[in-house]
Amino acid sequence: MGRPADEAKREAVLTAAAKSFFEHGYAGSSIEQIAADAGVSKVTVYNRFGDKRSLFAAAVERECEQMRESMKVPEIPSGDLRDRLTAIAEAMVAFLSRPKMIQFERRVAAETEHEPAVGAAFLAAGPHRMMRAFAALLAAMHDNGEIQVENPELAAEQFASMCKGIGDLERRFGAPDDLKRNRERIEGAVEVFCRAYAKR
Amino acid sequence: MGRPADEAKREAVLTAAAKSFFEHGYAGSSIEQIAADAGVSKVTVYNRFGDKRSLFAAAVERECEQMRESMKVPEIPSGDLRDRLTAIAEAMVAFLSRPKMIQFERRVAAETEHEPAVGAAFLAAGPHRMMRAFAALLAAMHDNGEIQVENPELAAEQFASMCKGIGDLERRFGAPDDLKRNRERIEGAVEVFCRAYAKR
DNA sequence: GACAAATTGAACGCCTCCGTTCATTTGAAC
DNA sequence: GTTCAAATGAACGGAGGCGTTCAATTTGTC
Repeated sequence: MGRPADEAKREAVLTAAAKSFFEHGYAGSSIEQIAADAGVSKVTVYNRFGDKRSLFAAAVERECEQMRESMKVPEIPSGDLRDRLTAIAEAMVAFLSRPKMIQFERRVAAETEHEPAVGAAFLAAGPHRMMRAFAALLAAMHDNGEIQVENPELAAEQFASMCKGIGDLERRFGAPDDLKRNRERIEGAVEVFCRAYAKR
Repeated sequence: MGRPADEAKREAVLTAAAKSFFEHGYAGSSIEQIAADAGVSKVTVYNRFGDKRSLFAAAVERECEQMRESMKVPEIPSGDLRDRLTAIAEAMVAFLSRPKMIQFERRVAAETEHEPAVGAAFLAAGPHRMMRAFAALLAAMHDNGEIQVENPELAAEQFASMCKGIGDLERRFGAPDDLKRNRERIEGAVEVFCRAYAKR
C-alpha cells in the first residue's frame, strides 16, 4: 500500500553525497548541502540513510561497486611480450591517474582510521582485485613458458609498483602529471621485468 | 621593552595543532581544543598565527622540518652488494611504515587540493629529497663498476617502488602490517634489481 | 476515488566553531 | 618599581551543522 519509495532519489542522494564527501571531506560536507544538490529534502536523506556516517559508508560502497565494474581485467593483446606488458602497464597507469580516483583515494584514506571497514572495502574492491587478476595473467604466461616466475603475486606487485614509481605519490600531493616521466617509468619497468623474468 | 613573546608557547601550540590536525583532519579540528591542549589561551593562538589556515600551514611546515632532520641518508654499509641493498631497503621501509608518517601523509594529501603549497612542501622535504639521495648513491655504485645503470633516478625509483610494493597503499587503508610480506618484497626487489643492473 | 506511505518545507533546540573585543593580570626589561 | 607588551578569561555575534518534529502535499496502489 501507499506510495513506493523513489529509487531515483536514492541514487541522486548517493551521487551528490559522493561528490561532496570526496571533494570536501567528511567533516567539510553538510547533509543540507548534499540534499540540495540532489534536489531532495533533508528529511528524505535522514529517512533513507538515517545518519551522516551511514550515508558516507553508503557512498563509499557505491563508489567501490562502480570501480569494480569499470575495472576490466586488461585483455591480453597478442604480439611481442614487451608490447603486451607495455599495453597492460599503460592501462593500469591510466586507470590510476584519473583525478576522480586520486580524490577518492585521498578521502577514503583520510576516513579509514575512523571507519576501518571503509578502507578494507576499498582495498578489496580495487587494488587487491586488480593485483589478483594480474598475477593470474602472469601465472598463465609462466605456464606458457614465456616467463619464469616462481611467485606471480610478488612479480605482479613488482611490475605494477615500478610502473607507478612515485608518480601516484606525486599526484596525491598535487604535482602535475609528467607524461614523459610516465613513459620512462613504463619502458623501464618492462625492461627490468624482462631482464629478471623473461625466458631467453 | 615590554614582555617578550614566549617561544615555548609557540612550540606548544604547533605541537598541539599538528597532533589535532593530523589526527582529526582540518575541518575536524577546533582552535579552542588546540589552545586547550597547548595550555594556552585561544587569543594567543590568534595573535601569533592569525588564522586557522595559517596555523595549519605552520604545523605542516614544522612537521616537514622534523622530517628533514630525521631522514638520514642511509649510510653505505660495507659488504656484499645484495646485503647493502637489503640494508637500505629495510631502512626505507621502516621509515615509511611509521604510523605517524602514514597519518601525516593522509592528512596532508587530503588538504593538498585546498592548499597546493602544502603538498609541494611535503614532496620536496620528503620523497624527492630521499630519491635524490638514493639516486646519487646508485650513481656512485655505477662509477664503482658494481652496477650498470644509465638512469640512476629511474633505477632508484624502481628499487624503492618494488620495496614498498602495495604495502604503503595497504597501510594507508588500514590493513595491518605484514612483516613476512615486507621481507618477501625486499628480498624480491634486491633479486630483481641485481638481475637487471648488477655487473656479473 | 480512497487510502497510505513517501516527500516536502519550515521551523526548532542544541551544539560547535570561528574570529573579535575588552578589561585584567602577568612578567620581563629598563 | 615603573613600564609596556604579552597573555588570559570571559563573553559576544554570526554562522553553520546535526538530527528532530510536524503539518501539508504529492503520488503511487487498491
